[in-house]
Amino acid sequence: MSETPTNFIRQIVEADLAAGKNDGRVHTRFPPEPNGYIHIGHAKAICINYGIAEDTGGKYNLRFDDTNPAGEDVEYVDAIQQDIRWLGFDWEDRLYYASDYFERLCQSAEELILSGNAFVCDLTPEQMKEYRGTIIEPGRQSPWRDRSVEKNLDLFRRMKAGAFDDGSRTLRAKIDMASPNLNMRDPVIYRIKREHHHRTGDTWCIYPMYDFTHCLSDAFEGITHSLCSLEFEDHRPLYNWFLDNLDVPCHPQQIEFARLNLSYTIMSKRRLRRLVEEGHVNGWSDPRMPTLRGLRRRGFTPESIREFMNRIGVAKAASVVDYSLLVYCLREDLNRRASRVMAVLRPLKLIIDNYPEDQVEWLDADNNPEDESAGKRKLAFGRELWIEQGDYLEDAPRKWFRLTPGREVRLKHAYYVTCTRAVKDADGNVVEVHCDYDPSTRGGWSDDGRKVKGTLHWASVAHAIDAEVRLYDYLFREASPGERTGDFIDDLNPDSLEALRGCKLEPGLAEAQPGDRVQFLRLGYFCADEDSRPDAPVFNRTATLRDTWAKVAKDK
RNA sequence: UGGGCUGUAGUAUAAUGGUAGUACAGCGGGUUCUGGUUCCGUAUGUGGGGGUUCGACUCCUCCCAGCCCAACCA
Repeated sequence: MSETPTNFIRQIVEADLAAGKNDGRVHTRFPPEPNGYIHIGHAKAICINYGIAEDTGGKYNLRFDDTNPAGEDVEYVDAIQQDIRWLGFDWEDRLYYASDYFERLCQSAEELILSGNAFVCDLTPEQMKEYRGTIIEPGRQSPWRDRSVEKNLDLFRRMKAGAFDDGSRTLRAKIDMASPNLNMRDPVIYRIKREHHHRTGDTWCIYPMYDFTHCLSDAFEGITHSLCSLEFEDHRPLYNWFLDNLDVPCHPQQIEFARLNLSYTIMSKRRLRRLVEEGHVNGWSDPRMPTLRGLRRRGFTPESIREFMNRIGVAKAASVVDYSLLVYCLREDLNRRASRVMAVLRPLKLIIDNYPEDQVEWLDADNNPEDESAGKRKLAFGRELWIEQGDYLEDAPRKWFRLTPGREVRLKHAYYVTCTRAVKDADGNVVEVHCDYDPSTRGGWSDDGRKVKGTLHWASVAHAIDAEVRLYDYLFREASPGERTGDFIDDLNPDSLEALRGCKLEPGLAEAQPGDRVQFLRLGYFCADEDSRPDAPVFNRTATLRDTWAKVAKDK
């Protein structure tokens, strides 16, 4: 992986370090809410927060921001940890939950009441909305804003004790109802909500709000730099207000960056949920999903994702990154690491007429031309082979390198063969191709300097195993899903998944374990799926190889 | 309409008053037992107008465009 380039946040952190701020400490955190699976957008936040700490000798925490039990679940708590570990980060023993701070947060709330900076408000949600004002008009003060400290304290304690109905009262900060920043218009600190919490059970009937919880949690943990996405910029004054008005161990600095957008991809939890619930994909780990689980199952490596994050940089301008860069990072990684194997996805029988009927030869094949240490393997070769349907064409264009009557090509690792004729069925479909081979080209090489432009992959009919191969393409056919009609569902790519059965694989692939990644020669990078079994292998196409021929053919 | 933020090749970013650079994508070519990899070459950019300065992507000013904010969500 390349070294992480600098960016404006790193420069701030480095300047703080140079100035001796925070006693020379760097301590960051990633604060997911456990109400869904994390996706590649979260991966950016993780890489930024954790990467900076790693590179400056600092520490990083994982903290679940579990202040709203509705929708939260231990299932997500576990899944998120798995996914972050898979990405390659280790928060050691620094796993925290905002819910662990509930008691402490309550004390901070009382501190705010005591200093006259918070009050219990009896406004209903509808009234509160009315009082809040709008973007262009100031809000009005709550009629309950001037209750005495004693009354507020009493009311708040009774809120906590369960004396009031859900939603009937809130604890609010006393700031400024006329502020142009809506977040500062006496924001709610605590709400009454009788909801079972995945960690605290039914202990609490009041839960703290994000703005109050987050800054304090950061302070409790000694966070130095609290890095979050742009939409929290407007919250920063409030973040600072709480820390300035409370007795806290430290005052972390919040810095915001632009979140990741990827072309041909949606990133919002709400929209991803809809894909799952409406059955457009097969769950959160569908290989077409941008979730970390989806990308993992698709065959992406954590290294390629981290490299991608290094390359896209960090800035404050809202941006959309080309999906092709992600694929580039994947290919760069797998080109180096993946073993080459041969698989025929759409088989067409090739018969070598001048090859001895029952002869089998075992030929040498190198596993990875990019990596000598990957070694070699033996491949069975015979008279009848499977080749790719797309590698034969009767009326070939001028630059066609593959099989067509009269043309000589190389069978990878094997022999030169010259196409003699094709057999068609009643409908005119090619069902069988015949050829002659040149025995002197064993191994796929000729001493006479003869040139063949095309090299085909193949599988021995007598030895190949059958497999299912799932070809994945963009989930959306538009770079910005939903831009045309307003509904991203309209831009779903109907061909995002094509499942091929009866694909012919070289026999060694029967032993592939789920998660194993290989390159199917000339076709792309593939990954054994979790559905794969030794007697019924299943492979997912992670990405195709770059294909300049496909581009030429398409341009014509 | 109020506030906050952001505008550098197609895309993402660097240059922090001193030669506008890098990567992906594109295009052209060499090498190659993968039309892969690799190598070489190439086009394209500071949102606009004023100003300060010997010199402006950078500082000032006006304009334009885009994003975010009116949950008892995070």
